[in-house]
Amino acid sequence: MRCHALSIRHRPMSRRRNDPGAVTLHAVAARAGVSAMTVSNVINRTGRASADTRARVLSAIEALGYVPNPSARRLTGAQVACVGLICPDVDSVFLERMLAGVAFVAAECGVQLKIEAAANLSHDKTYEIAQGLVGKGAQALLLVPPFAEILGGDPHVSRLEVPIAAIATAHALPHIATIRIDNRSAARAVTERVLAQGRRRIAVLSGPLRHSDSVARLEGYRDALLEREVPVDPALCIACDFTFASGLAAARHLLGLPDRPDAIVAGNDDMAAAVLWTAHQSGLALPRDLSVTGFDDTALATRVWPPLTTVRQPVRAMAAAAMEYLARALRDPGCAREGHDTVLPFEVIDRASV
Amino acid sequence: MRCHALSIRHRPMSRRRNDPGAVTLHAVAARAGVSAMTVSNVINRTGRASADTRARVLSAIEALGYVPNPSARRLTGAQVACVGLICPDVDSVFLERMLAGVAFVAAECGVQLKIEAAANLSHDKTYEIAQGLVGKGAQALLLVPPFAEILGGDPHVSRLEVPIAAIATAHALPHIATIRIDNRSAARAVTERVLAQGRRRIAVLSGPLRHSDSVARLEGYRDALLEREVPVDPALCIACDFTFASGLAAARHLLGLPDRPDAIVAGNDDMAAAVLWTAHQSGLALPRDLSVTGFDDTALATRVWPPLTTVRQPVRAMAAAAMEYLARALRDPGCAREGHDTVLPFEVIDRASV
DNA sequence: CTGAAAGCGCTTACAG
DNA sequence: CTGAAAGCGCTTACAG
Repeated sequence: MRCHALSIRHRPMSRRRNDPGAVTLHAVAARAGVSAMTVSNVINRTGRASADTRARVLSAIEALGYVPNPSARRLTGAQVACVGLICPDVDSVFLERMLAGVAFVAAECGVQLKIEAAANLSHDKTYEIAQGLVGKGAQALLLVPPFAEILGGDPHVSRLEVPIAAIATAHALPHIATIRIDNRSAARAVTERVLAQGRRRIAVLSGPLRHSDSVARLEGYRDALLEREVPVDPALCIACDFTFASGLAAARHLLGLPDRPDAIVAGNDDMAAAVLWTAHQSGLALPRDLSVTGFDDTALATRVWPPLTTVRQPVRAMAAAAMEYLARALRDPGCAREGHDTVLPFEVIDRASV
Repeated sequence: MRCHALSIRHRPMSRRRNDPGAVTLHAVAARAGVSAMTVSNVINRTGRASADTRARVLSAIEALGYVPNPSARRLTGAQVACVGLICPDVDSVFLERMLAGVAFVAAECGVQLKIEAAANLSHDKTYEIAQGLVGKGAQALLLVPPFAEILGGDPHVSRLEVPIAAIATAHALPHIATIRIDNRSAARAVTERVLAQGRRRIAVLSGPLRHSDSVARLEGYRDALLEREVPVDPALCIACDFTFASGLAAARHLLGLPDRPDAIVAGNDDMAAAVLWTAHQSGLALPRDLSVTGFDDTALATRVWPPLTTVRQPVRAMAAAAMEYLARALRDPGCAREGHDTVLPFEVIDRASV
């Protein structure tokens, strides 16, 4: 049974409707025999209507297939309209997945994203972009790596006067809500996998040490070794920069060592992939001669040989938590003032590279 | 000099403003000494105001940093509000990049995305999702592979009564606007690279042959060979399915052949990466003993060794063209009725794998 | 518990 | 060329 929401057509003809067939709040109200306001109350504030009214309204909504118009909701300020996203303009599989996750969540929440790509990663330029985003209507800001790191220490961010959330940071930050995994524990857990195979000469490829997540992962590696009373050999700890090329150079160096490592723990999948390539070129049999682990569980992990044991971050869940926080902070500015830090569980994905 | 848009504060106090500091059309009008309508006219329909008025309005906009409120615009139907996107729930680097591109473009145009992930790729399920999206307020639909293929032949799509655009299809489609590259020419161009190196036993790994883009790429490969009068050897044409695993199996087979190929043209980067792995395992020196090419220029292309010569599709530009078409079709339904097919230029990226 | 009314910020047919 | 006014579809202080 289709209902044509006739009532709405009796109102004075509009200039130009967006979607002439759309079911409105008024149609629902007419059908339920209540005022528009009551319908709105039923939808938005549970418990402000009698059970009977509530039921009638709900069934009218159902019958008509009513979906509230988000633009109208936003116009009244009842819904978050626009979240600004500063997005690094770099070639990273992990960040691309993160962007896709954020887009997905934003669509789900009905929030409009305003995205600004940044190639220059300086503090000043980043701050300027943030200001621009706010000036253009962003009511809140969502940061992905490395922007939380860049903006994190700066007390000025509170001058932006919008709530800010950051995904995948290394730790809590003063004026920014953080949603992350425990990088240190994750790195420790994945290093454990290698130790469990009996490996003892375990090298590590870290990201840039000015990134605190790189440092946290390095610490996790150390934790794992120390617990098993395996000494940490500085000659096996190489500072790279998260790129495939840097992993290639480090792997060549390590595998050329007279007493080469029997395992390499990489700070991300890109570098781990580079290690695998180098090992193949050296004619090593994997994982027999060398165990390799990654971090992030990007698409790369299953497109190398052998597939990578790695750590998966719950990207989508992080984006959802960030969006949720932002919505809350927008309703209740008090909640934005206190610190917020959410630590989500990671997952070690076991594959054949260990 | 900062202007506080005082005039706006004199109006009766609102219930709860979305952003109390926002500059409105009225503030601009007051400052320029004209009506709100005139400001709107200046912004939207060029040429409906005198040069003088125009200049005054523009300078007021500039001085106040006025940015129109998109929610209000959408509410009047003057701006596209919401585009539905059906997105395959698969692990594909290329599709992830495409999603990111679409998100980026949507943000730029200020359109709200409504995304639905689909794991089941049947026609009926896809149609159902499309219907659901429209029912939930999507005014137009954007299709990414393989949904255009799935929905393409179906005359029923016009019953959805919204304009539909599809990105990265193999060819034009009856009731759907298409934005794509010339897959056949692209495959031909990349095969040329291999021929130019003097290779003559050139194998090809195609995607599933029910996908018309796979077929188009296969034809391009043939075109290139035929032009150089190199016979097409059916034993060297392997039908795969775009996955790394399928590429692995095909490569093992081909490289185990008594008269193995001296080049392999793959239908996408994933399969090309699999070929590289297999070649390494077989102890071949690359590209000396074997040339390999990919398709799509995903992140994978630079995270393998040697880096892949491949074809880049202008993902972002395709998304932008699709969004533009959709906006136009929404304003002028007539334009949606006739066929639309936009072919954008591709680019062959030369790297070390050939 | 329920509703009439004002308002969010914009656009547009219609007059002047 | 310019403007007053109605309207888009919703929410919310305020009354009853």
